[in-house]
Amino acid sequence: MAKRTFDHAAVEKKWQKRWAELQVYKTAENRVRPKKYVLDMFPYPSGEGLHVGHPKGYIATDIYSRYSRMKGHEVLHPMGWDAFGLPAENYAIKNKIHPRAAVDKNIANFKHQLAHIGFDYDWTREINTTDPAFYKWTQWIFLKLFEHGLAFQSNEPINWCPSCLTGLANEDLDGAVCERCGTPVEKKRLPQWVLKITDYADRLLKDLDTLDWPEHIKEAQRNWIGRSEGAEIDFPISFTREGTGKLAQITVFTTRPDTLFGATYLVLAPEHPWLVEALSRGDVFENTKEVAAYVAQAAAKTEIERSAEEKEKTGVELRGIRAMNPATNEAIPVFTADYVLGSYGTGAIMAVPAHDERDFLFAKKFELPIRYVIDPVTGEPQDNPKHKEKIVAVVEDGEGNVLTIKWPQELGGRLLVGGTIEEGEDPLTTALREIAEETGYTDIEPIERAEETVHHSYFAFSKNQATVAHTTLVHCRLRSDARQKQQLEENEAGKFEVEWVSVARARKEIHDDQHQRALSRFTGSASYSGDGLLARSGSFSGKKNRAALQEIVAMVGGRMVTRYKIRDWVFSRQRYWGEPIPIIHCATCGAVPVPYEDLPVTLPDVERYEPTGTGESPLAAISDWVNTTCPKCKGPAKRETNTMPQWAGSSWYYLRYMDPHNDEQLVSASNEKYWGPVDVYVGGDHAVRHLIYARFWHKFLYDISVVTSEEPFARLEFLGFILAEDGRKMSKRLGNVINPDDVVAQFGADAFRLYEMFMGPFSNTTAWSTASIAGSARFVERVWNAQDLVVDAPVPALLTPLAQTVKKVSEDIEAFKFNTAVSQLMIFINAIEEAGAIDKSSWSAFVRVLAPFAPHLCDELWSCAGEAGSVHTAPWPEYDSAALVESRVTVGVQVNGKRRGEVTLANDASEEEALAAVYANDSLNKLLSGRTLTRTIYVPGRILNIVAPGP
RNA sequence: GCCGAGAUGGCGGAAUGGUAGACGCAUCGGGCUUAAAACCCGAAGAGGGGCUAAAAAUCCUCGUGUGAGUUCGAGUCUCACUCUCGGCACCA
Repeated sequence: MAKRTFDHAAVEKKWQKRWAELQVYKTAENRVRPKKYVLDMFPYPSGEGLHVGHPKGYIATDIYSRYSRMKGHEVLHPMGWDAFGLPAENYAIKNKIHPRAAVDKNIANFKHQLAHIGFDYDWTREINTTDPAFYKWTQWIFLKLFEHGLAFQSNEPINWCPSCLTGLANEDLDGAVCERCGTPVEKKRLPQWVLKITDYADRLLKDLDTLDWPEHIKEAQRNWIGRSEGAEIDFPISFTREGTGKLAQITVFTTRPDTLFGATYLVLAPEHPWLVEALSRGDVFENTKEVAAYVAQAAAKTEIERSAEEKEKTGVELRGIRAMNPATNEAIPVFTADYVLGSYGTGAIMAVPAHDERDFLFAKKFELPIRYVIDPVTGEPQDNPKHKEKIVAVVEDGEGNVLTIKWPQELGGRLLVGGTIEEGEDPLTTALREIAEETGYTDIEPIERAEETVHHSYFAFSKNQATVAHTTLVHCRLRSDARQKQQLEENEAGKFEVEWVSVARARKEIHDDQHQRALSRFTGSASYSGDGLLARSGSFSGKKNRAALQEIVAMVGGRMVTRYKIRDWVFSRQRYWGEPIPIIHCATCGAVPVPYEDLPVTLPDVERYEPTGTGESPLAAISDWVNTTCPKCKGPAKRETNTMPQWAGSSWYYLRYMDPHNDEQLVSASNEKYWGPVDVYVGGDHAVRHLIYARFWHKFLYDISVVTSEEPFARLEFLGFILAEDGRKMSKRLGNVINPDDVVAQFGADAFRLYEMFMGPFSNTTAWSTASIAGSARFVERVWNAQDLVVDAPVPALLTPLAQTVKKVSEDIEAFKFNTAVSQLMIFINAIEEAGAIDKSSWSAFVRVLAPFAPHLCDELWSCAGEAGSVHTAPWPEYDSAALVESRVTVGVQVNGKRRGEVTLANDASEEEALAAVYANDSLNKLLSGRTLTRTIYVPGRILNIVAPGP
């Protein structure tokens, strides 16, 4: 039979034209059908154009939306452009054209590239964030935020990128460098517009639980919001030189108020307002100069410098003042140190070196007292335990080794020296005695005895006794290696070995957590951040630390508070290419919002749109735009010249697609009610920034009744990137970019689509493989040729495969498991070829389930089969669930859990029939002869396991 | 350091606790061809025994990052560990 070759270029052209003519993908508004809003994260139209990684998500939403349409949904599947922001502006500056022209050109290019792939977008709903008709509503939202007190002016220091010459939000940083250009950011005091996203922190966190999103994205958002519960506690301040009411106390934030009795000093961030105030008075401190110098030095450092100095703590004591620990009434010193951040909590901490690693390091360096107020509790809690007083001794040899005893595994493996304190014995004496008895060493010098006691619960199997050991940790040093010979010989003949091992090895090989604690207490980090029983804590001593936490706060008049890491959204950019912030500054009225009826405030043309670097936007130079009249008093006034960040438009664009041409409203109530929220949102990256900003704005719009759902994106599917064939990121610089235009020209749009979906799980990052795409092209050819096998008569062999295919493809599309859907379609074409024929109705069903993946091919096949209209508006096929299972099935046979053969049975065969078939099988029969069947496990259609001990 | 996700042939990957490696790529053998490409048919986890002129069928052992455990049966469940990727990180 002559093979026909699928002329993909001609077919693509034909159907793309026809779809447009017939308006196959026009979103209808009749609303009798259930809706499905399927959305891609809209692209930033860069000058580089699309590479093959970009369309992956678009193909997925295209398949999903085509499937939904065939399933009878009204589908909204739009596309648009996120075109404000630095990349477009920088591109324009570099190429010496206006950003507007650059954006228009890039959009045209993107659209042209997308058109080749055959997407079902309704282009009548296209949006563009730089279109004044669009950004009118971005400005409208800003005014609403302003009206509700959520947009305010601030003069706090912000992150400033000295290369991009603009202020940045916290979300725009990658660690402590500008996310765009990698330049370390500086702190700069600039008048800024800030959005109060922190007011929504709690809801942004809580409502994550309601979302059908990938766990890692929810987790990233939780990390970013960073909720922590703690307390604010006031520490009164006393002065040796001068004090005033304003400086009478310092409030700290701590998540561990339970350790208050162990707070031995306070630390203020160098930028703490109390400190600024005190310094301004000049004579509060005895060492004003020194303090001022430290503060100045900290202010000059970039974030990187401040944290890159790793671990090594710096700081200065504020001499001349003392704080009073409100729990102990002790006067304690106050420091300023840059390990405390001004922007978190209250900018001041109480330092508890015994129970906080950072405070410990600082206390060691400045020789401050360390007071242990929590006795660690370790081991498994026991019923009715017997109490014992014990010691655990860390013996060092001065060369980095510790003395250990290697017991048999069942007695705990490697341990330190330990033992029971005898009646009236001093723990140090016990330690020396036990060391001598167990290891033979006698010339041991005790160094330190830990102030705290470890309470360790365990079950002593040797004595069959539940036990709690109240253990004193002892630190000793080997003076000389003199040993009692006799003792040594006795023990080494016994059941354990005495060994000196390095601290690192001991840490690895000692598994008992009490002994671990002893080891780290004297050789590692001595601070203990775990839970236990309060000690040296007045009347709270002996209580569980967590249980007493609130009482301690109450006793000292503190407040339980919740704090968040997330910062308010710095919303001003000193750049040209963004939405003008619709505010007018009037000398008499202050910041006055532009009246709603005057929106949009359009971006004027400028001579130079390069950033000025002065902290002013290029707009400031256009005097006839800047100078205006105050809407309130009609006096002379100036426009705000900062623009909005790139993320403004994308924070609400998904709403505009629902009603893109509405001049009166951002979105009509009825359209929003019908289409919202987005059912499936697809994209990669942006785990925090875009998604948290959009959720914030959406919640605000919900609060002012513009939208009716609390969350914008009900379900999110994360897109895994496509790497270049060499496994690296695709980039122009590396010269490994693959252009979809070329792939489509060579293999066809349908093969391209199938390949991208078949590459692997949708959220996986996978390298492109030009060799592999040939497989998808072969599949397209085979489907094209299979139409020659269509016959009138039924083909029974295909009944089951067809039912399985319709079922699996439907379920897989809904679950975004496109790779296995494509695999099932391949299995079916294999079945057609094996059967050598396919009946008309099965063919029709197959063409329809393949249509979302290969829309051009399938519309051509559809019309070749004599069907009217487009396959994409045909109903999705049903399947016969009775046909899902083959009538005869192959069942694996296991003997004692190991696969030994298989038998073919009717799908509803009984266990007896199955066993009979096993005995009818020669080799299985032989294997089982002489054995007694003790048990059989039969899972019909799956497995028959025969438990039969050997002969 | 804390949190999250993951680890399966040469490669991408499949597998409601039930025949591991579906489907595809690459590979090898054969066909078609003057030849090559394309296309078609077939083989294939690793190792071994075995049969043989040489193979095949058949048989055994091992095999889903490592080690234990639960189970008639574990890629899948539990515990411990290693590594990879991602998020946060001096956040008190």
